[in-house]
Amino acid sequence: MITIYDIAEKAGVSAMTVSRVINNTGRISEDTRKRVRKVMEELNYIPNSAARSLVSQKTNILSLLIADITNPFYTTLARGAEDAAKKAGYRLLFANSDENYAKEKDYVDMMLSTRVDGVLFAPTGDLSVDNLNRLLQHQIPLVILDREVPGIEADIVLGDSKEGAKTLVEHLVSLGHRRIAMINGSPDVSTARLRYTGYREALVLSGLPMDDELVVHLGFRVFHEDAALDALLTLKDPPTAIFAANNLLAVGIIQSLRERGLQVPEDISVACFDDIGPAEMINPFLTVAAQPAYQFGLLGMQLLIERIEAEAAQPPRKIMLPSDLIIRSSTRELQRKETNDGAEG
Amino acid sequence: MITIYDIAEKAGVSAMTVSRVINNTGRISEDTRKRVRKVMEELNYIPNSAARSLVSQKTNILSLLIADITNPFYTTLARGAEDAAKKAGYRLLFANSDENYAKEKDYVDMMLSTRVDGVLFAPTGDLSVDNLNRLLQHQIPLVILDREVPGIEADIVLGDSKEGAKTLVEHLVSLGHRRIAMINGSPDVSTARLRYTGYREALVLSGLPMDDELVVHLGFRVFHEDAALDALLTLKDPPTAIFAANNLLAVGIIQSLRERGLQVPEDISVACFDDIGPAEMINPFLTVAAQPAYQFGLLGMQLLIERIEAEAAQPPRKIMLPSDLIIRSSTRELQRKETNDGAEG
DNA sequence: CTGTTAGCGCATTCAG
DNA sequence: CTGAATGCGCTAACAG
Repeated sequence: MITIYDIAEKAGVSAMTVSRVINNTGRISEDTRKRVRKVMEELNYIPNSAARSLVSQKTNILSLLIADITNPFYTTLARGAEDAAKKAGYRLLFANSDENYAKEKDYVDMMLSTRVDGVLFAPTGDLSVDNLNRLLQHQIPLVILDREVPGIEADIVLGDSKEGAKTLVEHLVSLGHRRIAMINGSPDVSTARLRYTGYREALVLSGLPMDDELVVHLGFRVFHEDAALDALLTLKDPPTAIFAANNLLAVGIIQSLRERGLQVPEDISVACFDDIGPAEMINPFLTVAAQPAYQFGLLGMQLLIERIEAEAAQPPRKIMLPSDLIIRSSTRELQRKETNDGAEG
Repeated sequence: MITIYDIAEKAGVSAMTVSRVINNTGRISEDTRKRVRKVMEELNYIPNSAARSLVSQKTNILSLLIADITNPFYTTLARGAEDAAKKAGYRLLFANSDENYAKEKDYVDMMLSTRVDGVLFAPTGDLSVDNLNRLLQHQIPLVILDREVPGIEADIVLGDSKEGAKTLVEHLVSLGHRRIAMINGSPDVSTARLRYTGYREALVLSGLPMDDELVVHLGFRVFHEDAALDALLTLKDPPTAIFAANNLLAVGIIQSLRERGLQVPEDISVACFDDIGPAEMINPFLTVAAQPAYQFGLLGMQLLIERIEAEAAQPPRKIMLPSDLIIRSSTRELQRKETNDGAEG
């Protein structure tokens, strides 16, 4: 491996001079600077960042932990974070927890031993509190994304889950739906709780009754809980619309409905949070509350860098991003059924 | 920052003993081992990997460079790579070149200065040769993914682009299409060239003429070249089917067709390489040659790790993965047109 | 079983 | 404008 000493020797200067040329510090005569530069090129010198960070106590690496790399919401967010990091001259260490607490913990250990300068963290859920505290304990600058974690005080960028859910459910109500089911993520995730609250509020404001039978709590990953869906569909008074707490859930639900011979939206409407990626552009289908994923990453990274480079301590900041109701064809006006033996009175 | 010296002092041993406990090397009495472990926990010790790699000359970091983080092909590939890396105890540094040669170069510099133990590299195209040579020059173990780069000898995992394209075009021919256009990626990408070759072979084998007017070369990113599409559609004898060289191109093309009032597949059939992600599961639509993206990442990472850990030098290995023809509804049998003033005679 | 010495590659400090 | 000495945190090699 080529070191600054190799350069120094060949250029007839001291290692320190080479270091100064590399970092553009101190005053170096134009002549020696040129000479050193030339030797560096000849020898194909690459600075060793381990050695560098050992003395500088900085790595110039930031880490982004996302919860699901197969979810377009997070990959788009990742692009935003990457762009902001690159612009500020930081390297980005990606990590993917796969909505899995143990994996998340492993990655936190890695960030700690890598001594990253800061972390952009999309938590798995409330359980992430230990992992986050670990980071905080070691004074790693931290910005949280997407999901709030009770007990953690840090900068955060999140979507307005409650409002988004409310808008989506109100849309379903406006289409005439009265029996609206919600298939939610795990209750230990803040967005799941808030989306549930929004759902309830919309029902209350619309004068509709809450029926616990219509609410199912699962995870945020692709839906495989066919039993839950069966339970909903075999209710005495089954739902005519389903609100899914995120995009991947909606995809799984629609598939399962199809397998049961139910068409969306003819037989049942489906709406969800978050867009589903490029494919949506082919056959615009899913009615969604779309979140500005790229902005999540971009703004989060900006907050993080500001915090790292800030002189004085600042109180935690919170950015709340609105979501956009995009009405497509997975929801439609409820058709009055002619069967239903006149119970309607 | 807590160091092994802090631990050593508090536990009443030497730093070396602490190091031995951490790495499970040498023989340590069960008693002192326990004592050291306890102090480590109390002090919340985290090893400094910069210091560690400075002496060991290993970072335990592998890097994965993908060409487009918004393309489901690459994100699925990333999961495969991540799983294999984690299993072998390596950390993974993701990077995303965005199909951009300059960004790719920046990331290569970063990998070099980070002294990563190996690189999984999905090249931008033939231009990547300089970046790859840079890595090779510094003796970084390397596995290439998806796209071959002339002049580079290294392990590689790729799809069978020629066969995949051939199968796709033969499918179109079997549906009665005779005027089949190809919208291709840039000709300086090996997969684009091979898919073109497959396209030609299928036409020749089917006894159809090659018509250069039907072939357009663009980039692999989302399609914005409406002029190219217009040129195709205004030909005297326009295509009845389009073969797109990848998924994102197909999405853009279908959108553009829609804007022009053309329906897929009613007015024109479209088929492409690579699946389009979870959304496809909702409304199975695109007929594709699907590649086993997860396997690309998994096998590539396995090759890389084998090469890193191998004692002796091995000749470059090449894994070619077949693609799967999945017929969905974006292609359909050609309907005989009743117009066309009898020129067919 | 445990400790001492030395050095990985670099930048900070202090002298010139 | 340039150089020498020193230490960042850790482990390999050698002593004991």
